[in-house]
Amino acid sequence: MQKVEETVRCPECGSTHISNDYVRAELVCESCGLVIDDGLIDQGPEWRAFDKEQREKKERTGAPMTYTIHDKGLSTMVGWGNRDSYGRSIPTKNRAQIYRLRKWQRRTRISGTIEKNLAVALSNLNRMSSSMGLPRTVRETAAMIYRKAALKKLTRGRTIGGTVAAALYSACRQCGVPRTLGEIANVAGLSKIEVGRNHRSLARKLGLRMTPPSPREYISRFCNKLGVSGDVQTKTLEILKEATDQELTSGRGPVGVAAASIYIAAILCGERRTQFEIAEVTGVTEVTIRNRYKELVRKLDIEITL
DNA sequence: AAGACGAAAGTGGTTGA
DNA sequence: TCAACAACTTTCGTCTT
Repeated sequence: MQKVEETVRCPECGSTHISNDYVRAELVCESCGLVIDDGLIDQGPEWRAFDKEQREKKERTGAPMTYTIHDKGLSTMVGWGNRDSYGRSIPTKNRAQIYRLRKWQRRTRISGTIEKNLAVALSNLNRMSSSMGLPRTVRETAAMIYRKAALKKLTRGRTIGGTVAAALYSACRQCGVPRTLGEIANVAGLSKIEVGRNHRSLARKLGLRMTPPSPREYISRFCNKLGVSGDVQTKTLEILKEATDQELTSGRGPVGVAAASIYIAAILCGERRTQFEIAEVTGVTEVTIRNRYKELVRKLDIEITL
């Protein structure tokens, strides 16, 4: 977390104490807890230069290398006009040479099945992640995972979309901004089960280290979607802390626990949401919310009046 | 009438013999 | 490899506010 420019004001309380959580792609007001911009797109690398010398140093790095273009954005393009870089037309005797260059470019740039596969996959990945407003770090991670999978030929016999979805799901978790299977499935046009299957097999074959996501990581996003105040968010985290301490969360689906905690916190703060509303946002059923929240209320001795 | 409740049956995944 | 098992979902009838 770091402070951003003083010009940003919370639309809710007018406070200028805004923190920018780059990792979760959210702007958070420290006074009232309002999440200002859930879909914040990444700020890119920190490339500000403070004097001429630094600028020269940094500019020499050229365009950023990225994993989200199938050739990592490093290839040189041979232009199509019959002009050189100064705008002069190229003499006829050199045209043949230029033509040969282009031909080889066509042949080498997208060559082999892996490259073709990657090209499709990465455009897919970009589409999905931008429609979910995911920060660049996540995209890059996902692209890297997919690249590894493709190199190990793990994409054979699977649909590209499925593997991309799995890579994206894994990347979100690795970057500490977990999305639910349902959310990924939604943008990928697949079922939760398919995404889950693909992800498991990918994780196993690539040996990805996966720690189960903590319910905490979902809270700010869900609260934001539900339009509840920062108080609720704070309260939810308290409940979660208690619950974790008493081992009420292990073996339970983290999303369900998160959902139930929010349900309780919202009631305690007088900002009641129905089980249905929470179920919609979190993607678990009302029944699960009920089971979890009954459990929490009982074990944590919380008084609830509906 | 909306929301909460809980029983019952079904799903896909994990575990351990 | 298979059966038992836990967590979660779906469905649906009932109770509460």
